[in-house]
Amino acid sequence: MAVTIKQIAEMTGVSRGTVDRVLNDRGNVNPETEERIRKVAAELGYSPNRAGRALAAKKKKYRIGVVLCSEGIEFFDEVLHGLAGMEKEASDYGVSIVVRTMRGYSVIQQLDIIEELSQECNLLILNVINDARIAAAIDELYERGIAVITINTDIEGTKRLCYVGSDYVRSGATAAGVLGLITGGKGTIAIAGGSESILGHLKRIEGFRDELAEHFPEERIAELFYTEDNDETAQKEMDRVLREHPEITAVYISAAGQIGVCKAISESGRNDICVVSCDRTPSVEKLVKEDRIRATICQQPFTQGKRAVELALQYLINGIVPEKERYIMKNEIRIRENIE
Amino acid sequence: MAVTIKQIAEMTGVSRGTVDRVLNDRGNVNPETEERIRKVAAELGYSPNRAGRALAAKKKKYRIGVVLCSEGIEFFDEVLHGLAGMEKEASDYGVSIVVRTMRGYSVIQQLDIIEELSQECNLLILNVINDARIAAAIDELYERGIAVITINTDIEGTKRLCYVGSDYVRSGATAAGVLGLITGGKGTIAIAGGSESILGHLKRIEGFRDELAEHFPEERIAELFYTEDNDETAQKEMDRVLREHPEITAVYISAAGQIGVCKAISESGRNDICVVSCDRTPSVEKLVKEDRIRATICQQPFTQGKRAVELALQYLINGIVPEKERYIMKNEIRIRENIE
DNA sequence: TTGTAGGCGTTATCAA
DNA sequence: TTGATAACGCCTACAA
Repeated sequence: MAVTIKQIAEMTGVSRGTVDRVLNDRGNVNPETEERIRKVAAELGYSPNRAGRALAAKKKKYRIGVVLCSEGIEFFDEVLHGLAGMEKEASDYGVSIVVRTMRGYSVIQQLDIIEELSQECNLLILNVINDARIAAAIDELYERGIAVITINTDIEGTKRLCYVGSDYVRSGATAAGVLGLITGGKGTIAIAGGSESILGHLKRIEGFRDELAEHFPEERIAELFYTEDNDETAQKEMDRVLREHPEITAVYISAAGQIGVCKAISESGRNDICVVSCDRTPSVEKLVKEDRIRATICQQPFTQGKRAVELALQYLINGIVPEKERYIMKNEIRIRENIE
Repeated sequence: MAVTIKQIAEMTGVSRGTVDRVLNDRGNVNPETEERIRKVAAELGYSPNRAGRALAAKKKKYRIGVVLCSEGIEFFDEVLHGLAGMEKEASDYGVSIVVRTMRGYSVIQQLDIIEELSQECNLLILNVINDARIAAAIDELYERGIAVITINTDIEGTKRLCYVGSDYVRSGATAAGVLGLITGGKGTIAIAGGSESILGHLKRIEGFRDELAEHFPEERIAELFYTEDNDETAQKEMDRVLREHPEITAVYISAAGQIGVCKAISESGRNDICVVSCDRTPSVEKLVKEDRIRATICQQPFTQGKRAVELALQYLINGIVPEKERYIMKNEIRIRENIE
């Protein structure tokens, strides 16, 4: 049976209040008493009971604000489910969650939303746009005592509590590994990137290239084009590339536009082309089941949402700063047989 | 802000005790009062506060017993970590966990341990041996009011609360999918099974065969042999098979014995052979990094341990019977790039 | 510097 | 059939 503050108080002959002051560094305790209490607590391996803390914390009424650049992007549905699934638990702790979504990547708009939410929130979970102004905003929030957790995208070097999301370089490397295995190390590849202005997309491509260079030297990248995360552009570009490079045997889609790419490939009749993509949206799942995408590399979107809130609650309720600076998701490989 | 029993009591003009009696079906309440309370609770969307429950539950002192056939099997280390990680949370709920491990699959021994633990436990988490006597024991525990959750292995048709573990058929199918992709649908395969007497091993092979038959008709299975989960046998048998079937291009290892199989392959100089295995132990991780195993199919052992305890706590503390009868883990595909 | 007391939400016990 | 009350472990305001 775990030790409680009450027990420690009895054993050291002081009141619960004094033990609380020592264990939570609230000061105003006689050094000798303090030492005695610390010793006993350490010996008995005291660790606060979460339920008790949760209950006591309810009086505080904290609020978490979430900002996602998610509108029109299927991928984020799972992140939102992860967040929603934590709402009951948060509410049990007296913490409410408010989610604000935006479409596209307007820095000005994101700054506005952040400013607005910061008025009523104690902690923000931000799907940040990679821009110096946003970085500055994070540091300013820190000064104002509002903690920030970045989710899905990160800006390193800021005073955020931590980052929860994918390691994009590793995602690209995993895609390279899968593609290398399927093509037997000898393929001619087209890369369908997302947008040149999105850091994660670039990192995936970097990871993909480096892994190929290191482990599959005979793979050749014939072309890199951008889908702008949209299926029409994807289809048009893929069509062009297939014409200009009939020697292509594989395609790596490192962002959205999967449907467009696959359509162009079917229409060209090149069903032997090996396609590897990212993420698992309902449409990608369909393409995998139809064998038009051989494998897709996922980044646990549900867990991203869930974990971010868990860390936020720990911080708000128990004052526990996250152990790690980066909480990195698994890169899950899904093929027809395990996509469910 | 979520509604509490206290608020409902005030609104309906009764005491908290009465509301509690209604909401938890304890009887002894005037039908009219009951209806009024139920109506208000439903309207306000009452849902009990977990922290409050946890605290109140502490007086009960429940105990969970765990039995694992894990000795000498590296795979279970992760399951044990998953269990251990829940100990603090369980203790916060006043629940203690006692783990008993055994070596091998003696039904008699397992029955003894079950009997012993059942004296002091309210719920058992069992890594069951597939035997009618064990099935009978589960049903008997049910009669005695001791709930059972099966973990990693299951006996269907018994009165267990639920099963937490892998879908072995699906695991085999996923291995077939990976192997089919790597060998381009044309390979000559040897299957290194574990033991003929372990149901999961047989199911993996069944899933593997069926998936090959359905999606990779040109793959051929040249031989099936058993490693008895031990590396010497594995090496000797693999060596024999390589001699008798020089045409082999791929091996599926569906249980333990990975080191033995890989050693035989290296010594034969056949480094072109594509090996796919199951699970990720430190030794398998090493083999994957050395490119001697191309891919390995994992079953979230850590999560198995964790989830089983979570479900047990829900049942003991909140009386919540698991929603599903089977909690099936993901079949994770790990290759050099994402094995970590 | 220290102790006391009340409350967070739920449950259990005892009294009415 | 009901209500009052005391726990569970923690935190905090206030009193000493």
